[in-house]
Amino acid sequence: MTKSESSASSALPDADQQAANFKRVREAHQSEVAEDYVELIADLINTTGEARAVDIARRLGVAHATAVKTIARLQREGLVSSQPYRAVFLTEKGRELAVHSKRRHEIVVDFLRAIGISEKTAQRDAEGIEHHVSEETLAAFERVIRAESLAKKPRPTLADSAKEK
Amino acid sequence: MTKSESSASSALPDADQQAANFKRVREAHQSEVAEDYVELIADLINTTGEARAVDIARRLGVAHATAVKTIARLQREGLVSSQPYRAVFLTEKGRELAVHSKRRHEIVVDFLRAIGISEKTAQRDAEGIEHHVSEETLAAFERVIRAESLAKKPRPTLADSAKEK
DNA sequence: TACATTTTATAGCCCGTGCTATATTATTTA
DNA sequence: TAAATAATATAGCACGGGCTATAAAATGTA
Repeated sequence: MTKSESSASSALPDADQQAANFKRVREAHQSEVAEDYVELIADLINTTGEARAVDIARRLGVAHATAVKTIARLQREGLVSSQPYRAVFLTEKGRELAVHSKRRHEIVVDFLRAIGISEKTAQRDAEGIEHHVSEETLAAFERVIRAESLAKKPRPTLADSAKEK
Repeated sequence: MTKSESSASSALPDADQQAANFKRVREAHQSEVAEDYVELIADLINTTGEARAVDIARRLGVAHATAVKTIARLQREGLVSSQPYRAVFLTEKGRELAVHSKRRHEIVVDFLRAIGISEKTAQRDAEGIEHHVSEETLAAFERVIRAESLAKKPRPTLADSAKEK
């Protein structure tokens, strides 16, 4: 153990542990953009038939050039395939990531709704939260969703006490 | 309404709304680093008496140079004050941000514990989640925490059904 | 006091993600 | 088919936040 550890009187968690947590978040952020893109691309393909750069840019709220550049990176990483002046497609890898991302997203939204969050806020917060939920927490979210939907009629429970502001 | 909107058969949310949500997350990320720093700096000052660049770097898991550079930015933004070769201090603004960040962090951790997440995972996930919870969601989290702590002895409820895997 | 060690700072690099402005290619329409 | 419009690509710039390597100051110790 180094000196920086021995000093803390209390409160502070283990330094290596803490560093690892911060690192995890930083790395997660790396894949956030990728997840947002493939999820959106999948949605666009499903609803409109194809994912064009313009629409991607519009829905992400960035300039075309930015979207195009990022799409190029995603292609480098094997998540997406696209030819010049044509729409964007997902590779098998990209499709898998999209499915997982979408699942997470929906669980988080459902969960937030279940604890009484308004639709709008649920959508907003989920967008940021979804990338940082572990499988363990995701499973807990699902249990809460189940428990709330079961308890809906029978008798007042957590969701209700949460709803009454 | 533009053409990109008229086509969607269903599923896709309003484009502007979605763009706004993504933008919010991107901007949030801007302040994440700042929040992490001031929160950590406050903790270091409280427990060890001062916040030195080395310790900040160690606990964040980054190189010294990176920490120093970021500290310089925080100083530019008026969150921190530091003189060459001396420890780092929080400005009033920085202290406020630290307090708020710490509060959020703790609510998130308590909340995750309340729904049955292990200590380790609670710490991990909170680190990523805390920056993305709105006041509305934070309030709901607090209600859940309260509800769970009250229901602890009386009779089995959500927390228990969540714990039994 | 002088030397060694620690801490801090700086320089220079890379990458990712923004942006605007300017081609270039497709597509639509006259 | 030719011209106008829309979509895409590319170039060039900025910034944040990583990194390593190197220099300078502060601190501890022989």
